[in-house]
Amino acid sequence: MVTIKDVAKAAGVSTATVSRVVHNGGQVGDECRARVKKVIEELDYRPNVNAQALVKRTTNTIGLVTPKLSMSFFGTLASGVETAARDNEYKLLMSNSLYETSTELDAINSLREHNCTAILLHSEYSDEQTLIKLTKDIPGLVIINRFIPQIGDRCVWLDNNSGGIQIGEYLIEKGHQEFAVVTSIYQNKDPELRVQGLKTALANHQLELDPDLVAESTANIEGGEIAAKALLESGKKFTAVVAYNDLMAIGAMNVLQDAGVKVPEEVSVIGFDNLFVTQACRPKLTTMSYPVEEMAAYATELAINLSQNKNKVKNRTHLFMPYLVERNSVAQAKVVDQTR
Amino acid sequence: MVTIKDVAKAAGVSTATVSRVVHNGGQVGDECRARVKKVIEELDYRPNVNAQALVKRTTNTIGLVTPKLSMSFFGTLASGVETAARDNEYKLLMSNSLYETSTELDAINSLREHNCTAILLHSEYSDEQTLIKLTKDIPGLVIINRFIPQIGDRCVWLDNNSGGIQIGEYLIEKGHQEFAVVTSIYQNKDPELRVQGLKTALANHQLELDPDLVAESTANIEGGEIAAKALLESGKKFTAVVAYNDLMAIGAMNVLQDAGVKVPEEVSVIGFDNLFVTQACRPKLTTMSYPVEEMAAYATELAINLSQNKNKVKNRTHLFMPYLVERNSVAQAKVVDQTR
DNA sequence: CTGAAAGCGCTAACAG
DNA sequence: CTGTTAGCGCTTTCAG
Repeated sequence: MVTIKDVAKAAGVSTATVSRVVHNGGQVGDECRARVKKVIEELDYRPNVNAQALVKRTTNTIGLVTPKLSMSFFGTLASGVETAARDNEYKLLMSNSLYETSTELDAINSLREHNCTAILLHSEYSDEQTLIKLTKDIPGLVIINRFIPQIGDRCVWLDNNSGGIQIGEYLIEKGHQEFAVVTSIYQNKDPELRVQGLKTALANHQLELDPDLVAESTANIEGGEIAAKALLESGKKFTAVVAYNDLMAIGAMNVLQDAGVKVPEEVSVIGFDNLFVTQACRPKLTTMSYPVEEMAAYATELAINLSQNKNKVKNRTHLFMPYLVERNSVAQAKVVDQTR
Repeated sequence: MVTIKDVAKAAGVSTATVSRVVHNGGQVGDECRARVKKVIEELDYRPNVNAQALVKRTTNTIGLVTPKLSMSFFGTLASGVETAARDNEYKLLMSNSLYETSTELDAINSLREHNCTAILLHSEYSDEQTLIKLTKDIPGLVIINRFIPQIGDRCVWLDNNSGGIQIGEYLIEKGHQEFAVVTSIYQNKDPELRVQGLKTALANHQLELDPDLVAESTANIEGGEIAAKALLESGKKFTAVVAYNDLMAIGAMNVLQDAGVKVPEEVSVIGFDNLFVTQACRPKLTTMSYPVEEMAAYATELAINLSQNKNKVKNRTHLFMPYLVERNSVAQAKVVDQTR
């Protein structure tokens, strides 16, 4: 391994000078700088990051703590972070938290041991107080996909309520009046926010959500199937089902189609997240897009700036909007008797 | 930040002693060790990893270089690596290579600057010579999902040929005799190996693959659609389509179903990889499972052992087998007139 | 069994 | 404009 000393010796200068030219910094004579640069090239010298970290007490490394990398959503998130990190000459250090508070905290500690000062955390289970305390301790910590008012300037999140409203408006515009909902319970607050948004949109059009047509289950394909079965068993009529997320929507479509109801001709289905699977199911799923990559990139730069103490604006929030992606699972509602 | 000195002072010992108890190493008096441990607890002392790396010239960090984390396959791979890494008290450092040789090499260099000595590389485009040279330079480098004979002991890979054979045998057993193939060109050697395996199986049963029923395109859903269209246009009859991977299989199913042919009743479709999407499409896809997580975990430990110079066995290869996962896209072939 | 001391590779005053 | 020097936090001989 070639060190700064080797370069210094070969170039006939001191290590300080080498350090200066490496960082394009300070005052170095042109002739001298050129010479050193040449030697660096020749020797293929690369500064030892650990040594730098030791003296600077920080690294060009961003840590990401996420429940499970193998889930499409988090993979995409991580990918966005990595890209933004690379653009800023940062590396990405990853930890799965497996949905556990303790693992989450361990991961963060471990990141800190690595002098990693910019950290992105997707936390669903840790309580707010824990997170608030954490942000106080770690200036470069950014919470992703969750909003905690007291530390609003450290949260990068999505307007789930708006997503719900957009879905409602869109479906109403398509002529739907009888809605069913397939939602989740055990998660964070996202499900209820989305349903709330939907209700708001309905209310704006003098429509209501029938409580019997709200089915809850787990936030995956099976959950969607279970919930949709409950919907069918209720015997009530509906022309559109709004799912908490894409996976539940797909489960719902399965059950509907297995029961012989045509999607979208008879019943429309709409998802949320715009995961890759929405392009693999039949029909392709109309959904609200969760701009994960964009949010990831934004959060990355925010965390980097915060960790370097150079973020300009203070006290501002970082809220992103979901947007509609039309595919084939929503159709115009059958015209119902409008003459009463 | 509490350092080893703080602990030493508080415990009334030297830093050397603290270091010894931290590593459970060497000879330290029981009483003394207990005292130091207590102080470590109280002060919540955590060794600075960068300082350790500096003196040890290595880190408990495994680097993973992968084309694109947002793709399901690589997310799962990364997740497997992270889990195995954590079990070994290693951290995971990630880089997307974006399918480019130069980015790939940059990533590896960057990893080395971080004193990261255990590295996992999924490389599709770099040529063999480059990789061979790399493995010579980096003892802890393991190539994943590719086999290069000269460095066979450094490759963790899948028997694609066997996968093809298994598919062939399975389909033949199901009564299929007329096969179509939807495969890819631009990738690595995997596609041709899988097709070769299929051909072998067919040959074992005095069957042949009609070259007109082999369609090539890109290895994604659209590619599968394009290729399947070509198949349909050939006008030739087939009862099973074997796809290079799950995505192409899904594309093929789309086209088939849009053309009014029932899957699997009229035509069976089989994929490869067992990605999550296989559970989201209709019908759910029968496929060969690529045991990525298992391979990732294995490769991780291999890389760690190699980097620590403590892998026991030499000159052995690390070959994994795919296995069949039955779902709903393959059916018994319609009985054809066997009486000639 | 424990401490002193050197040094890993680099940066950042401080001199000159 | 450039060199000297003192560490960053930790490990590891080498003495004792």
